[in-house]
Amino acid sequence: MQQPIKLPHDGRPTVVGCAGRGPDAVDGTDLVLRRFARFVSLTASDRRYLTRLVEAAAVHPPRRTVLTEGRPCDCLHLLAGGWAVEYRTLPTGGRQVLRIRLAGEILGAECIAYGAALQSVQMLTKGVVARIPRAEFVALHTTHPQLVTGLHLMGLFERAILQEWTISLGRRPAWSRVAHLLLELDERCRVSGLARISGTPFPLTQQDLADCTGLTLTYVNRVLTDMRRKRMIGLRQQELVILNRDELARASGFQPRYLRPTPPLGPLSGQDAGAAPRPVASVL
Amino acid sequence: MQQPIKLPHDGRPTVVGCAGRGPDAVDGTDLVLRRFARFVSLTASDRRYLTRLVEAAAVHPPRRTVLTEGRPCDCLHLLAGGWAVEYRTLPTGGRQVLRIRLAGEILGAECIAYGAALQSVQMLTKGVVARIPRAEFVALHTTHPQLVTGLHLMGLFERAILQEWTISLGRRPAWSRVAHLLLELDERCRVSGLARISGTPFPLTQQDLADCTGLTLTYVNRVLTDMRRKRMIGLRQQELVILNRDELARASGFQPRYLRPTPPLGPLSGQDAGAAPRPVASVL
DNA sequence: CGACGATTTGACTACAGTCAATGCTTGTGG
DNA sequence: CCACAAGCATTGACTGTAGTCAAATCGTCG
Repeated sequence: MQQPIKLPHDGRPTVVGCAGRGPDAVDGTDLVLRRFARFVSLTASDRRYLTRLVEAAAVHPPRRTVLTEGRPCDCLHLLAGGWAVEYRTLPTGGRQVLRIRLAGEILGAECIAYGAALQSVQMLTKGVVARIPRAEFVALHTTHPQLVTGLHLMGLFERAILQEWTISLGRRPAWSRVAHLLLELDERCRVSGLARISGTPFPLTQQDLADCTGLTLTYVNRVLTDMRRKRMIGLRQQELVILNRDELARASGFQPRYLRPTPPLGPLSGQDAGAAPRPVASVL
Repeated sequence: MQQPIKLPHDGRPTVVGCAGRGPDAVDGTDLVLRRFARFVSLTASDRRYLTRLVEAAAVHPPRRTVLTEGRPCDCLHLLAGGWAVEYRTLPTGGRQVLRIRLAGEILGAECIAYGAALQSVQMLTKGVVARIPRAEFVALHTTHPQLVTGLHLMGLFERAILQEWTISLGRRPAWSRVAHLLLELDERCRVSGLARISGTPFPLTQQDLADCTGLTLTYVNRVLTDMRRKRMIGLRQQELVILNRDELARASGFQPRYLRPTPPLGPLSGQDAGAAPRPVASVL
């Protein structure tokens, strides 16, 4: 029931070029632009840059490993389409997923500060990944300062999500952890425009969920079964439906505040410094 | 055995002015400059700015709450001296510490993206906190771009630490969690120049440790007792000594890589963009 | 000295893990 | 078109790590 397309779990990108434009593929460029626009207002030049970037991106099949922990890496990676997970493998064999990545997000951002990936990145679905070499990133500071500011703010946003996971793992019981994660993913998909009327796409297996929540596959299954029996969620095939949002939120302490950076995030860099009254970020 | 100075747990800063210069206080300015210099090379102007900032900082007593989760906040806070914790309180009464803050680090960085604090910040020791209003932060993009880049890279660094905590909470057993945390704090203190010959300052109570590791006070005590009996650590009063680093690291999977961003972090902003061969960051 | 906070210890409990077997989908190849 | 293989999901029985509750002790400060 997991991956519709079965392909070898690793190797080089299969296609390079104008990517992610299959019949049912969401337009990667659009998702990327929208995400940046949530944090900063983009100039026409910024949009052009991002568009070209995505056009040169590579397509990866499901379960493909995009980055490997510890391996030197001098690039930023931009996920232009599809879902991915960032995770760390432990010597004991366990695996801790650190975040779920949606289209428009940066993969392995820490490469800029460490020159290497601190964790691995794996595609959950077929997806599109663009690369920004470090030198190009450095150049962006002068050529597209707004994009750099956007990356900075996106970093703060993602840290808030990671932080919420930390709280879950540290102080919430199993049922709440799962509920919290489901609500978070649902909310993020809605905000990103990935949700459909029928529900939210959900390409994670129960093992993936276990690796996110620090639980075991067995126990995640018991929790999900319980949630279904209580008519809290519908989760079948690759789609999630939240049936009783209020009760799930109450029981898990979910407060979507951290998923909503204050909308009017004005330009933070360049000439707007100082007195400007923080214009609302245009949503394209 | 906790705090040498007993003071009310909240209220306004007691002193404002040239702060943190008590007989046994480490020079706050120096710590701040050294931390930034780990990530970017500072200009004389950058150093002057930071120096002035710290001179105008406020002194807080131990256990003072500096920031409160959910409360609107339009400032960056720079911890110029002392120790602090960032944490979240749960409806169930529990508390999850998200990070330990050492001198030179930013408190509540997410305020820039959210306009409010997502978690509380409390002093562990007496300490010095400077404030950078949002407008001033925006201005920094033009006046001191290197400092902004420094903040960006420090953000990536801190995310790596948070990530490591997440891994601990999700997939490491109690003993390893505690060991990993102790090694991390020891390492960070060494790198920051806070460690003494006799050992590392350690102002956390066992309850604090429990709130960091997602354990209970009782269990943390059992783990610490066990570590002492096995001659792995010495932990008394306010000082930690690692007696068997290798064994602790092996058992907890501690790899200090994430605490060591690649040293030659050249200027990332401004005119250096592109081909420059990444000069080594001068350590002042 | 007395009080408060921090630490230590013990007895008992329970949430989640482990191990193992079975059932269900889905896609592929005969 | 059907059967089989592979991966994923489900269920049960038992275990163990860490939590809970409670009391005693220690240390420091006032």
